[in-house]
Amino acid sequence: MTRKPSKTAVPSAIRAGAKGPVPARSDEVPASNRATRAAERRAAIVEAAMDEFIARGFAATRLDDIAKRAGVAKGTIYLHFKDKESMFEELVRTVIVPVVTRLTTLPPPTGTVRELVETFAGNFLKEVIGTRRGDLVRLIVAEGPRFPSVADFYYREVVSRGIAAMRALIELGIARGEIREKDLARYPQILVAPAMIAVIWQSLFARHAPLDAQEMLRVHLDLIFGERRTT
Amino acid sequence: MTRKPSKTAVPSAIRAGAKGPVPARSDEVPASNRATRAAERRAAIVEAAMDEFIARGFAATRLDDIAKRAGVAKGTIYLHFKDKESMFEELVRTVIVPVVTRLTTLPPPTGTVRELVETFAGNFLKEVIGTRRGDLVRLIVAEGPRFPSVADFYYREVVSRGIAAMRALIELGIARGEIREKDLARYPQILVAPAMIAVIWQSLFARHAPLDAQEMLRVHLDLIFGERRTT
DNA sequence: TGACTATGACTGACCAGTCAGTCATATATT
DNA sequence: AATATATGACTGACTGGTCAGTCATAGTCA
Repeated sequence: MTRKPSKTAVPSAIRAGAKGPVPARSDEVPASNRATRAAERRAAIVEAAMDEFIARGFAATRLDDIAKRAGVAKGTIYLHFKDKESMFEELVRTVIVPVVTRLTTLPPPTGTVRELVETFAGNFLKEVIGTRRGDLVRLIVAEGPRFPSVADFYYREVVSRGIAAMRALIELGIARGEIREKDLARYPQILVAPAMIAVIWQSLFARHAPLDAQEMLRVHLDLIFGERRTT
Repeated sequence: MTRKPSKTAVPSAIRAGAKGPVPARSDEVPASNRATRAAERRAAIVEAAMDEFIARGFAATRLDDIAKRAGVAKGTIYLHFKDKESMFEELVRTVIVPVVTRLTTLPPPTGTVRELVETFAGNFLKEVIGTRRGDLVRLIVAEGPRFPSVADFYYREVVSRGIAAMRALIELGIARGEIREKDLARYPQILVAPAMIAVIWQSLFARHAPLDAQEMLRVHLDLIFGERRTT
């Protein structure tokens, strides 16, 4: 059957002579070729989807809103993603991977263990705490139970690696005599716990009581490495 | 006594909070009087709603399912709650309050500060970590941003009180010389961070890697109070 | 009996996912 | 180079299903 144009009014799509075919997008970039345009669109969708999912959660997010925000028609989303669920899953992967890569790109192993940990904490502070990526972490905590594949992915790619890296640092610290508490190596979670709390705090309670995450992390490191003799 | 039907149910006769040990054995009952029956129904709805909300999140939870699980008709829910949102909000209050009350009922201030903190941690471990209440905390983290009133309530009734209580303990510990890190009093979050992480871990990653929360908390306290032989 | 409480069929809004049709761009032909 | 044809990215009206909230009716207790 033909897509009957509509019984009344002129078919919107046939505005003869209309020039701007896609006026929605804010930045009018005349993408060179198709492949590039497609990649840009996909990126725009991911971007928009992240904002919407963070703001409303998975179930309450409307694909219409994502499409609108991305400056794309709803159908276009389905050219890039199978459905809402797999869009969410791919989104998490797409956003998380680069962050992990960047954070695990350790600096040259020079200096004390404390300095290594401080560098890591500094990066985490800058890249995650209080940023949209931090909100994404909160989102994963929120939706994880309903998306086993996301939880699995997150555990495998982020948590287990992070724990292993922290454990290695702790063991190095113990070996060098910088850390006294030997059992800490059994629970690297303790090392990162305040950082995670900071992420959640910024999302939920920043408006009630601002938290100086940097200073809190410093105090925590003092607790683990012993008071610091300032720089 | 005139039961004010008003628009929203009055949270008065809600003694049957969680597991009512009082009601006679078995179930299905002698339903003495109307007020009692009403309270029981309300409790059943709250119970069912908590399970559903924890399992599916706010938006994805169907009132039909809550009604079915609670053994009542959907319309009955509306005799007790104005709508889905206020049901969620009241649910959080109803469930959280008793827990906070129980946890803040401190033991006699005898013994060391470490013992006080250990008692608190032990209660928290038993009452929250790995239980449905822990899942509720995760749920609040998840839905908080979309329910400012819930986040406000939680901050006011739980977080700020908990932080204040922890700060008092830390200051006492510092005064008595049990805690060396003086700056800790500025960030009581550090004291509870591992406990919160344990809550989240049990919800999300217990399947991948079981976590001995009790032992982790012990190590953390060793870190704060200094080594100490355990039982 | 009369007031109060419970029920569940029903309604209307809402939304994920579809697909016939369009048109800018790429490729083939002259 | 200019023109013709092919491709597939893109659109958005539409469908089918879902679900929060309602209310006429039935049931229960005092």
